[in-house]
Amino acid sequence: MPEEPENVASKDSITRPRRTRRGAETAPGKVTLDMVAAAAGVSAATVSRILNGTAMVSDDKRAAVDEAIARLGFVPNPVARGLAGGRTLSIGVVTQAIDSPFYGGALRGIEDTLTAAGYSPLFVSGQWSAAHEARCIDTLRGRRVDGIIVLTGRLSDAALAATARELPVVVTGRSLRAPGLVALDFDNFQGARLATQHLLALGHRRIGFICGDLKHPDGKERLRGHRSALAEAGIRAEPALELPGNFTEASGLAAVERLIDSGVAFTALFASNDQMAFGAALALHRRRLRVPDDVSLVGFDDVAGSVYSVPPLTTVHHPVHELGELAARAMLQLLAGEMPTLALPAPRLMVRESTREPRSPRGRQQRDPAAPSPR
Amino acid sequence: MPEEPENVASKDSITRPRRTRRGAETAPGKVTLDMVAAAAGVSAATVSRILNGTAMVSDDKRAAVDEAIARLGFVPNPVARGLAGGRTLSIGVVTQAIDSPFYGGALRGIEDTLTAAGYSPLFVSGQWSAAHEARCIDTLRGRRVDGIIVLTGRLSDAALAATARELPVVVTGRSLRAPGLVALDFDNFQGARLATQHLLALGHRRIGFICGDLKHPDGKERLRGHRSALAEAGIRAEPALELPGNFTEASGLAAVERLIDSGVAFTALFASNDQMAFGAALALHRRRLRVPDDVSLVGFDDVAGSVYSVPPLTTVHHPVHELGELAARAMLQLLAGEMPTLALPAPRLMVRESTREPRSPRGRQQRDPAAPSPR
DNA sequence: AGACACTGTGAAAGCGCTTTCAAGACTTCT
DNA sequence: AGAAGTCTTGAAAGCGCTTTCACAGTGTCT
Repeated sequence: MPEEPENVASKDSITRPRRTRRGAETAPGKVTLDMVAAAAGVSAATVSRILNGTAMVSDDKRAAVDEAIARLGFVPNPVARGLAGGRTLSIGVVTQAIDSPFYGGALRGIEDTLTAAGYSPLFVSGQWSAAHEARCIDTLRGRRVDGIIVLTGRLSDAALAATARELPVVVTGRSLRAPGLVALDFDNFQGARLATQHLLALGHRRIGFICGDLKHPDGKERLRGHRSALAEAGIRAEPALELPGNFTEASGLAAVERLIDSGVAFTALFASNDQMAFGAALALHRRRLRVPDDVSLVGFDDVAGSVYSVPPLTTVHHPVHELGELAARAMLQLLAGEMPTLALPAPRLMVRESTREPRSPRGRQQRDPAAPSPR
Repeated sequence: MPEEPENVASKDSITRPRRTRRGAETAPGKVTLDMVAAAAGVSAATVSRILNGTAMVSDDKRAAVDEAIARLGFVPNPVARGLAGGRTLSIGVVTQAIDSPFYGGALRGIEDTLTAAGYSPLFVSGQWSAAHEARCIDTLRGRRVDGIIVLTGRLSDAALAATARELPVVVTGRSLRAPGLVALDFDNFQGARLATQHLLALGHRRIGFICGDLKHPDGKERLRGHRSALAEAGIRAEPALELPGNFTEASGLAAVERLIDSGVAFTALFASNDQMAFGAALALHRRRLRVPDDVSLVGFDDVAGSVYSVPPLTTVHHPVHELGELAARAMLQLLAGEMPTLALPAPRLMVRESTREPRSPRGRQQRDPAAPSPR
C-alpha cells in the first residue's frame, strides 16, 4: 500500500519517531492525542491530564489544548484508554433475554443513565441459566468492563459476592449484601398483598393464584404476599386455588384450564406476572368466561402491553425503568467510590378494567366509574 | 501498596523487564500472552500466530503452546487485541429502542449469531431520531467496532453509504445498495397483500386500513400492498378507510375511534403493525364491537404478544429473529471478505382467531374450523 | 553445486493512551 | 539569602497484543 505522509499536525517531530505500519484501520483523519499535543505545543502527558482532570494545568496550556482538540476534532480512543488506564468506561449488563418484555424497560433505564454519564452498557443474555450467566460474566470481564449489573439472575449469591470482590456489582431482585456489591430489591411481597387486597376489597373470596417459578425469589415473595393478604382477611389458603406456573403465557393458560376443569369455584384470578395473566385471559376467553364480568383478573409487573390488553389489565406496577436507572446510578456511585443509598419506589396497584366486584345476583350492571381502591 | 512478586510463570525473565506499575486492575492471576510464550518456550509472536491462525507453526510448538494456554488458563485480552490489531471483535447494533417489542426478536437473533462466532454485539438505541442515530454511530466508531448493523433507522441512505466506506455495514428494512454495505429487506408489500387478500377471501369488502408512519419505508410499503390487493380485487380504495397512525397502540386506538365516529361502514380492519392492532382491538372493545364477530382484525409483524391477545391476532409473520440472524451472518461474511447472498423468508400469514367472514344475516355461526387461506 | 524459492521463528516496533519519575520554576519560611 | 516546599511539566515506560522484518533452515531447479 502507498506510503502516507507521516503526520498532518503542525509540529511534526513528536516523542517517538513513529512509522505508519498499517495504513488501514486508523480511519482517515483519525486524530490522536499525540497530534493534539503537538498542535498545542505541549506533551502528551499534559493533554492526558487535561482530559482526565488528573492534575493541575496552567490556564494558557489548557486553553491551547482545548483549542487544538476542538480544531482537530479529537476524540480519545476508548480502546487505548482501556488498555493503558485499566478503565474502559463500559459496564456489563447481564439480563435473561434481550427481548424480554419485562426486563426491556430496565435495560432502557440502564442505557439512558449510563450513556448520559459517558459509559456504554454491554448487554449479554444469561438465558435463564446459571452456567450461561457465569460464562457471560467471564466474557464481560474479558472485555474489561468496569462493573457489572445483574438483573435478578440465576447465579448464586456466593458467586455474585465473589465477582464483587474483583469489580463493582449491582444486582436487582435480591436482598444480598456483600462488599463492593449493592442489591436493589423491589417489594414483591407488598405488591402481591396490594393486588390480593384489591380483590378482597371488591368482595372476592375465592381467588385463584397463579404462581410464578417458585425457584425464583420474585415468585416466592409474590405467593407469600398473596397468602398474607388472605390470612389478614381471615381467609384460609386453599391449595386447590394455588396453581403452578412459570411466568410464561402458556403456563398461565394451562393453569386456568386446569382450574376450570377441576370444577373448583373461583370469582377472581391473580397471576404472578402479566404474561401469565394474558395466558389466563385467553383461557377464560376460550371457556367463554368474560373478564371482568365473570372473572376478575389481576396481573403483576405492568408490562407495556397491559395497558392495551382487552380489557386493560389491573396489575401491580413494577417500576422497571426506574429500577434500571437506579441500578445504573448505583453503579456510577460505586465507581466513584461512594456508597449508594437508593430506594426503589413502593409497589403501586394500577386499577384498570379487568377487575370488578363479583357478579351480582341479577345481570350486568354499569361499570363502576370510580373503582374502589385497595382498602 | 505492597510489592508483588514479579511474575508467576516458570521461565521468568521475558523480553522486556516489566515493572508492575499498577498493582491493581490486572485481576489476580491474570495470565498474559507473554507468560504463555515463556511457559511454552516460544516467542510471543508465535503464540499470537497460533491464536489467530495467521501463519504456519510447527506441530510441536503448537502443541506446547496449546498445553501452556490450557494449563495457565490464558484468555487473550480483547482490549489489547483491539488496540494492536485494530479489530475489537465487537459489532455495533443500532436499534430504535432496546425495549421495542418489535426489534427485540431481531436483537436476540443478532446476539445469538454474533456470540456464537466470538463477536460481541454493542447495542445502542437511536430513539427514532436521525441525529441521535448519527451520534450512536459515532460512539460505536469511537469504540472501534468492527462493523455496524442498523435496524431500519432514520438515517439517510447517503449517510449509511458514507459509513459503509469506512467499515462494513448491514442495514435492515432498506433496499439500498452501496459498496461495503448489505441491505436486508423484508417484503412488506407482499406481506400486506397477503393480509388484505385474506380479508377479501373471507368476504370483506369494506376494510379499514390503519397506516403506519408513512415516512417509514415499511409504512409506505404496507399501504401500497394493501391498495394493490384491493385493486386486484377490483375494489376502489376509499380515502375514508385509510386511517393515519404511527405504529403505536395509542394511534391505533385513536384511528378506530375516529373511524367509528365518522360513521363510515366497515367490517374489517387491517393495522400496519400489531401494536396498532392492539390499540384497535381495545377501541372496538370500548365501543362494544366484538372481534371477530362484529369486526375482523389483522395485524402485521406477529410480535410475541399477538399469540396471546384476546382473541389471538391474525397477523403477517415478520421473521424478526431470522432477520437478526441473517443480518449478523451477513456481517460475519462481510468481515470475512465474502459477499453475502442471503434471502429473507417470504411473508407468511398467521391465521388465528381475530378474523372470520363478515357477520351473516342471522346470528352466531360456529367458528369455521379450517379458516380459508388467502385465495 | 550454487542460486532461488519458500517456511517457520524471534526480536522489536508499535497501537493510543495513562502514569510514574524527576526536574525546573516559583513561593514561602527562618 | 539559602533551605525547603509546592506546582507544573515533559520524558519515557508500560498496558497486552499484532505485525513487520530479517534470518536461519529446507527444498528445488538448472
